[in-house]
Amino acid sequence: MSPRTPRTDPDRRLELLQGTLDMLILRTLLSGARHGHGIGQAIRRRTDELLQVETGSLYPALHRLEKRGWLKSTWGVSEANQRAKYYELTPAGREQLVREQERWTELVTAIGRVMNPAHGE
Amino acid sequence: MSPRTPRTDPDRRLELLQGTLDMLILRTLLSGARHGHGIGQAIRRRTDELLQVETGSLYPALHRLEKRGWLKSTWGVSEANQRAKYYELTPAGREQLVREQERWTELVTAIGRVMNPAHGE
DNA sequence: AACAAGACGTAGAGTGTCTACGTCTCATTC
DNA sequence: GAATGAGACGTAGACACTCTACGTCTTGTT
Repeated sequence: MSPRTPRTDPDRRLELLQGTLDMLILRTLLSGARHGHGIGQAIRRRTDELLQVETGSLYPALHRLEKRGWLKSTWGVSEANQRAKYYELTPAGREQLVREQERWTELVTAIGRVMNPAHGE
Repeated sequence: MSPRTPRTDPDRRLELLQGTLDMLILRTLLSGARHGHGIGQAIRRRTDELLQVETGSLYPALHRLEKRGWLKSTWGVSEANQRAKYYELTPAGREQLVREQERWTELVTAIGRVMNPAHGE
């Protein structure tokens, strides 16, 4: 019975909010092309393991983003000498990233107004 | 043909992120009991119409929260002299609100780290 | 030869929000 | 006193996204 892979602090994990994954992926690719596995690792590392992108979310998201024209992919070889599909932002993808960032900021601000009503209420 | 109710700036509206509505409702009830319609209005007003809670989201959410024991309801009469179901937080609901606020803060922070990597990357 | 890890992927369940209906009641207005 | 609008409740079904749980293949290590 192989022990279920422990994945660091199982309790601290946060589920992603629906709709944020696309933005995170686009942002991660802003610094250059990466393959799917690498994108997941980058997100996990930058958040100290708090955000874990499961493959069942990641790959469908990448396909979806590519189909919409925000990403384009090319097959290559990874650092570990494995076949890997590298994704990079298209110009439209950069625009989309800006839109999603704006939306995210607005949303966080709006929710903040409900959660911490400065005055009124 | 009655014109579809315009609802102020149709384009500026933001869809809620899945999972945030419960928190918004709990927070809104922190200042006292309110009926469903009133909760929706309060959220809309505090966000300058940016967040609109549709009835098809609101009522199921209220039922869900009540079933989980975060809220309890009593029938009453509204300011407009209408029959209305008033919801208020239970003690468990207050605890839940705290948990959701913590989760929200963590999540926003984690996403912030991906979006604006201070150093590293 | 066996196994772990790197890398890709899909199927299906679960969840939550939205749109689109629908009902009833009170207050207003003609 | 009939019609209308707004206040208030609610449900059904579509849709989208994430997760869990599988599954495959390849490379490197022991």
